[in-house]
Amino acid sequence: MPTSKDVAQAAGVAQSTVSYVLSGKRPISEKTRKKVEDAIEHLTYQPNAGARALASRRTRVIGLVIPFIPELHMASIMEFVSVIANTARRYDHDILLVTEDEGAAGLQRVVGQQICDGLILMQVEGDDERLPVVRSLKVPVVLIGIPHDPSGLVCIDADFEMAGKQCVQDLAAAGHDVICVLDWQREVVDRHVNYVERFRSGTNQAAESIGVKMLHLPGGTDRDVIADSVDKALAETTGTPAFIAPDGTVQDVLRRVLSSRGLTPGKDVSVIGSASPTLAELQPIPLSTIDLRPAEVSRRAVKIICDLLEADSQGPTESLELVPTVITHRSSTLRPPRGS
Amino acid sequence: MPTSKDVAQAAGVAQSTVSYVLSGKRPISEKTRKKVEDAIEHLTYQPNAGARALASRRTRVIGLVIPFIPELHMASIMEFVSVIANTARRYDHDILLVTEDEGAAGLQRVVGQQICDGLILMQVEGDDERLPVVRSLKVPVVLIGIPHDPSGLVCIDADFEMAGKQCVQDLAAAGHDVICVLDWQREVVDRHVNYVERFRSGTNQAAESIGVKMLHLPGGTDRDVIADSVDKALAETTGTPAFIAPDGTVQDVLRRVLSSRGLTPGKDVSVIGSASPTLAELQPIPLSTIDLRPAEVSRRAVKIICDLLEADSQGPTESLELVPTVITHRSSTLRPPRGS
DNA sequence: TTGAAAGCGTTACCAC
DNA sequence: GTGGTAACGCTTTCAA
Repeated sequence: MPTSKDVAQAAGVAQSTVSYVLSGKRPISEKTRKKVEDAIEHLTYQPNAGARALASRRTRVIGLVIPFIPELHMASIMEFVSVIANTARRYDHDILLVTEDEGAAGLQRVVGQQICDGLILMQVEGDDERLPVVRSLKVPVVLIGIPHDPSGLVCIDADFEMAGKQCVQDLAAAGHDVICVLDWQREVVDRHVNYVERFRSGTNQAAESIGVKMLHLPGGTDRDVIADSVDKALAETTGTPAFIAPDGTVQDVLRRVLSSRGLTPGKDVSVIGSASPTLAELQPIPLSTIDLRPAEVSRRAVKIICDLLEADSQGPTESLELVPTVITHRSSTLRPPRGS
Repeated sequence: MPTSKDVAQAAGVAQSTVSYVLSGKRPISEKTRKKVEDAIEHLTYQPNAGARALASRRTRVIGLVIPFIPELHMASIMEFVSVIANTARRYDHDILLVTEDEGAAGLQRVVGQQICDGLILMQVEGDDERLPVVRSLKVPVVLIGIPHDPSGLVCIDADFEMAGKQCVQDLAAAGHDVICVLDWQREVVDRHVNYVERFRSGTNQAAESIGVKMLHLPGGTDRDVIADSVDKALAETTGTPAFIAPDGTVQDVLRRVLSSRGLTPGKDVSVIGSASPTLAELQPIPLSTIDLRPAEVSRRAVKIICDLLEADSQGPTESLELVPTVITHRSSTLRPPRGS
């Protein structure tokens, strides 16, 4: 493997000149620049990352802590991961995977060994055990998810409160006066992820201001539980029933149960679920969808951390960003308002 | 951040001794070892990865090239990623994400800059454009997926031929004499991933030796296409119809179509699909499932590459490993054989 | 069993 | 505008 020394020799310049050509941190005459660039091309030189990291004290690597919770819609986690990796490349950074199994010790490890310059944590819980460690780290960390106490932390997430409002408003506008929300799975709720609560608060605020009735029923992936919830909802509804299923996994089960009750979404019943890349394509039915915008959240998370890295931020930063959600109308053929 | 020099000073030994205590490449007296370990603990010393990589010419990082194809069941990709990352840690390695967007150039980049010591490529196509580059790389590469010409390459994948056989045998044993396979999605087939062909070959071999009729019909996520395929299959079947849907995504659609035809899997119709972590939990119905064992494939891929790294393999290695698949009987209550 | 010192391939400061 | 050179923090050879 050729080194910058080889390049310098081939181009007949000093090694430092090669470095400056590459980094652009010093004006270089057109003539020498050309010589160096030719030599680089000719030798197919690529700078050694380790040496660079050692000398510059920057790895240009960001650690991404991924969750592994079977109950968490894996497809959507993968979308985060994928978008984060791609966006990082745009900022000339790479992504190192850190699995949640390693816990807080994993964070200390990758930061301590200076394998990466900063961290992104996915699926941060309301009272995440890693937060004390995160606060103590001397590198930028961006959390996806809002903990109960976000002080001293940089957080970003979809605006679940807005999402809840939008869902209720959409259904109310379509004429429903009883709206049923199927909760997230037990496993998710038990983790005290904040968004469950934020979503619920959004739905309830909207329901109150509009004057429709909200029904919060148990969700989960257990078909019987969902069936039970559906039946309860049907019993409480006189007009066309309406369901909100923000959890992608719950949504799957709900569809099946409705279908087993002979109910066709978009016709006999309204359903709003969160858009999931795979399932969106499977929807043969004209429905609204709440888009929680995982891609946008991912992109912004990367931007934030890269900005912090650029700024060489040392002191404790603090910020909280909520990404607006949107209702996607796949079709406008929900039931017309009652009485019309 | 403390360095090994600091540790040496604190312990009253040479810097090299600290290094040897850590690496174990040299016998150390119990006494000095203790001194050094105490100093490490006390200073919370962690070796600098860049410096280590520079000096040892090993990063202990493995590049993982992930696909991003919306049509590819993202949940199962995530399972690969997650298991690979965890297994790598067992071998004291980390995983760096390389997105497929970067193409062959991405491979050259991470290897050329010596960001990682080796690569794992997921979802390798039959005639993958990256293969020439892979062959030219001077680091170990493990492919998940079997290209048409695996010469000079190290490949591993689930044994799709065995999977095909097992599905047909299972259904034939349950008394079906017409068995319908819903192909993978167009997008997958068009990529000429080898496993489509291998699976088909397995089903056909088994069908021939047992003497049942095979029907290969178009798959995909288009509900109409699946509905069409289902109807064709029903028309060709006198007894209980039987479907094989190896593609997780296709499987989702199939279930919906069958249900819309009033057919309950496990009762009026037999269905074998590939186990997907999420969907397995959603199956309320007693069915066989073909387990393509993504976790096992992932684990072995990591083991292979770590072994190669250990062996400091320079010369071109070549190997091809097929991981046995298994039929999981979630219940034995398929229809009894015809005539019983 | 241990120590000293020479790299490893960059970056960045100090001269010119 | 450019060159020389001292770090950066580790591993490993050579001596003792």
